[in-house]
Amino acid sequence: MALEHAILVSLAERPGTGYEIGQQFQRSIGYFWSATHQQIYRTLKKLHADGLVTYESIAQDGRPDKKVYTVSAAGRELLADWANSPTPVMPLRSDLGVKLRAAEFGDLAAMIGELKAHRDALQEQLSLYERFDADYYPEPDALTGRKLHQYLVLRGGIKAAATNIEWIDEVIVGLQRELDDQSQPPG
Amino acid sequence: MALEHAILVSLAERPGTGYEIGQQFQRSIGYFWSATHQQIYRTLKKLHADGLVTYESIAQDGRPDKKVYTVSAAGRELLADWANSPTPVMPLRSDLGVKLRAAEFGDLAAMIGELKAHRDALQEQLSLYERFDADYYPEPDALTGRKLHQYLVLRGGIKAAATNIEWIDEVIVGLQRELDDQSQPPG
DNA sequence: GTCCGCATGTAACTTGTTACATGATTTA
DNA sequence: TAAATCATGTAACAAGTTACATGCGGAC
Repeated sequence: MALEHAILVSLAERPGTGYEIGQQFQRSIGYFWSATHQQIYRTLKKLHADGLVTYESIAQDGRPDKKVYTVSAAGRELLADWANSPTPVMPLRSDLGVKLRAAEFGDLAAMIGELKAHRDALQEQLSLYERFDADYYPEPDALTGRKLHQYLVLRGGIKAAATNIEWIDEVIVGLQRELDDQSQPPG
Repeated sequence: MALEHAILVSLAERPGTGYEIGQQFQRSIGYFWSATHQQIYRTLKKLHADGLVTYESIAQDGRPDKKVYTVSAAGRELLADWANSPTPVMPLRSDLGVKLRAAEFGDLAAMIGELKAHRDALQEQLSLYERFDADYYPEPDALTGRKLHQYLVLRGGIKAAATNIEWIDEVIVGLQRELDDQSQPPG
């Protein structure tokens, strides 16, 4: 359900094309939700069929028309209702968690390499988020409204990435010890 | 892809029925992956069609037959290959993150209530995990193999839940301040 | 006598992924 | 001249959700 809502949020903040929404999913909203352009176009079509958005086709020279979408009154109402109604707690999902349980059937050294690659990718993400944090939100206590909410979402992204890195480091230490014990069993 | 692998991991650790796998998804593996029984039965059927598992039908009195599944040699090979090959880094997903961005279109007080409900649910989950941690893994440094991996997965669940709670608390503080400012604007 | 646990399944639907397709403009 | 950006889409498939269906045994 959340993709529909994520798109409505994005359009309610400012009208735009499917393409532009796709860009946003790479950044701000993307800290917490992602979608491919196919999903976005498909969902926009459905939102339009349901009367939750309207669009205006804009001709461009040398490019296909673009459709600038705007949230309708019904769309805003749905968004408000959703914001005020409870959402179920989402279960965790982690490929690495499953994979770790499969480690005994594979190769420990390979698993450690994989973990390091993930840690590096997460570290890069974290650095990016921290740069946003420093650049755009130097005085968090003064924030209100949309800016505050965006900041808090960013904080969530930072915390999630940092914790994930910590966990991966813990796993690497554990598996490394196991690997060392295997090559030099305690006598 | 990971559901297939999660089921293979579970069956490789010990053979069992679809029902039993469903139970496991409520606990250990469930810290990091979840599935409904329909998904499990469907996937088992597919794994069987692909020759990755075999099963033995066992008649029971007063109950439908149960099928005890076992991983085949091909299944073990696939599992090992998967364990040794890279997985892409998963993007985050959080309904609450999206919802927070919708807060400006709804009611702040309702949002805070919702956050508190999530915090309570997460706190309960965390307590459960911490009890498992204390009960089953009193001496983590002595663990090896499967037990170690299970412990590390549990640690991930604990860290993720704890961080999430921290984040929610931070969001509640922020939104509460905003709400207070609204009722008593600074003069 | 009603709910819970065991045990499996079909069907319909929604969501998410991957591949393919078009086509001009700008940048390297 | 090759790639990236803007801009939209179809089609096929895989994964996840929700509803419905069956039926016994034991606990409350």
